[in-house]
Amino acid sequence: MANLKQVAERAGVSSATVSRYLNGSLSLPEATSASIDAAIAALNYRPNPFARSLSRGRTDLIRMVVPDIKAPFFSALVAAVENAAYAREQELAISVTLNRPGRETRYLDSVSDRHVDGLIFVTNHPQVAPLKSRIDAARRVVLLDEDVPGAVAPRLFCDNEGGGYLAGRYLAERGHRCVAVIGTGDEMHSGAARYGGFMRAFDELYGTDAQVLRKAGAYTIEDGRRLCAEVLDAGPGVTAIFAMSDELVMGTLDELAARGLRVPQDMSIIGFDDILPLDYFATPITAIRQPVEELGRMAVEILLDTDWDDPAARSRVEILPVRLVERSSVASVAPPSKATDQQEKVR
Amino acid sequence: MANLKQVAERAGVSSATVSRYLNGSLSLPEATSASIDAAIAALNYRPNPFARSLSRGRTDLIRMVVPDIKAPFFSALVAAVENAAYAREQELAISVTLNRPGRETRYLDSVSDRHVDGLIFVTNHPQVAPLKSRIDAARRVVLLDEDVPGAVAPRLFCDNEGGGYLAGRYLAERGHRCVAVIGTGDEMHSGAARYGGFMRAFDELYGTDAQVLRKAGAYTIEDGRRLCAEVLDAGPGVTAIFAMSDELVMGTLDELAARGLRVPQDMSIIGFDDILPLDYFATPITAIRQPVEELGRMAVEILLDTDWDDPAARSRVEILPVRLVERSSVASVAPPSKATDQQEKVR
DNA sequence: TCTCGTTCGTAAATCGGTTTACTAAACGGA
DNA sequence: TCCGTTTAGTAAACCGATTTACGAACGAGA
Repeated sequence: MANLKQVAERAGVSSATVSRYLNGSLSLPEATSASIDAAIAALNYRPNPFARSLSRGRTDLIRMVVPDIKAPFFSALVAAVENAAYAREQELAISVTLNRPGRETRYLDSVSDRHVDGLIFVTNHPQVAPLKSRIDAARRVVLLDEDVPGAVAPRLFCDNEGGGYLAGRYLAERGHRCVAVIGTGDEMHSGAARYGGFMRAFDELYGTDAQVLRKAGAYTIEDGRRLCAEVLDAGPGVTAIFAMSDELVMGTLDELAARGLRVPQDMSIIGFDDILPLDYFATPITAIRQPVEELGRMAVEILLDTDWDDPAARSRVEILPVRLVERSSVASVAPPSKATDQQEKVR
Repeated sequence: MANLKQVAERAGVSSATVSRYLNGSLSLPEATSASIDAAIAALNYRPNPFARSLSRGRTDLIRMVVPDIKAPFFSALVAAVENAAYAREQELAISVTLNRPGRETRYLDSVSDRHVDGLIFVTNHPQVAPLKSRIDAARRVVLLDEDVPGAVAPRLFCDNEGGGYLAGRYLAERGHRCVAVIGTGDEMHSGAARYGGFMRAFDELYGTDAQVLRKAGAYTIEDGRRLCAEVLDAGPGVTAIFAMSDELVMGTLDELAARGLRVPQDMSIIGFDDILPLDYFATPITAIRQPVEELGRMAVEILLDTDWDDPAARSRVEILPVRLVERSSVASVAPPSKATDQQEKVR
């Protein structure tokens, strides 16, 4: 493989000339540039990216850190980021943490290393102390999808609160008054916001005249089963479940099926994420759709275009809208005798 | 950020000493090594990976090229490769081609660039001429999941032929004699092998006394719909469809649903890949399961452990077994009047 | 003819490591 | 005491670019 010097020799100029010509910091007469081009073509020259990174101090490599890549939401997010990174001519390194704290900090340090120009950081477990300070130290970190409280970094989320609200409103409007919410607890930004939005909707429609059972766990299929079981075991009143992720929806479906309960006749379900082909499920599942493509694109934009010396820019928070995709997993329940109460309240 | 020289100064030795100590090519007395360790800790030194790559001529970076990352099979494959790469302390760059030939060659060239140490190359479209020569030129390329005919590179596939055979056998044993196979045509290694295996099973059981309709397209949902429609439009006899990928299964389900046909009462289905949660589908889908985890692990192993100067090693072909996961999308059909024929044949 | 300003281009330092070849000092044995 | 062998370490070249600061040649205007 040819290097700059060989190209320069063949073209009869110095390597500095070739370098500057290639980088546009020098304009050359036709004859010279032609001979350089010819030499490059003849030797099939391509610059060594490591030498280039070394001298420029930039790598054109960004890293995306995700808890898992098989999970549909994350794989969609990775795809979106890859796409955006490609468009910006950035190399993308993917790193999976499986939520092991050691891996997260290790990857955060790779920014301080100058190993990568920046990080798109996605986590989905409650934060422990060291993370915040590592993020602060790394600079050039964009927090995507989930928050790390206290860290100084731009953030990009979907409208979790609004999504929760849409879900709550949708259930409440269809007469569900005794419902369950399964997802993460308040230790997670997303869980807190989705629950908060959900409750806002219920409060609006029913005030205190409703029952919302909340069960908290992780965004996994297993916890979907477990939390759904807890809900069912808690008593017979619940008519609908808001499951905060695709995985939780799957787990919930498992548990319902195991007990012979039908969706939506025996139990209504509304989900969140909507990456899986919920259309194809036994009962197509109504869910809040995350704007994955936009999240990915915007994360890359923020990473590359933020002025990292500007404190305001570094604490920017961006919220992207979600929408409800209606399918057929939510039934309307006959309004209970107290329905008039509700109407009075609305007035 | 500190560099080697600063560490060396603080430790009172030369930078060569520190470098060699760190790389184990020099053993030092306790006192010296302690002072180096102290300097490293004090300055929070971490080697610059680009300088290191530049001088060593290795990058410890491998690239995985996939057509798409959202598709369930590929995202599972990427996850498996990431996992294996992490275990081998290799950085992983993910590149998505969307089957654009320009991107594929570009990434292949990144091996010749010394940009990455090697490539795990996954494609899923019929090959055009330039690819083979680029692969040959790149060396250090592992072909995963799909073949590029003629290229000199180690290959790693699942047992497509065996999987096709399992599917064919399963349908045939349940009395299906008039079936359809939808997938890629013979221009793709996987499509040819799966179809071949399928036909082998049918030939074994039925000889010429069966009808297999083959429709070819890409591994996409849309083509699943289209090919299924073609099958249905071709006439009423078909009782089962072998769909060669998760996407084709989805498309098939779409088309069947659109026509009000039930699975498996009106049409049996058997799939391939089995990455999607087929358990959760309206009718849980029986499918051939690909050994994704093993494929990923082994691809990394081959990439890193192959002796690239050994022609035999470079033309190695590895086939991993598949298995059939039985669910409930295949019905048994009442043996037609000619069932005796079959028995005669078997004898 | 003598500046002055372009145009065209180069030498050399630098980025931060690795590695080869070599040496100074200490040590051990005769 | 002298020589050979370890031990402990270093100087310097090198990987392949970028970039700063500078200079030669040339044409134009006075």
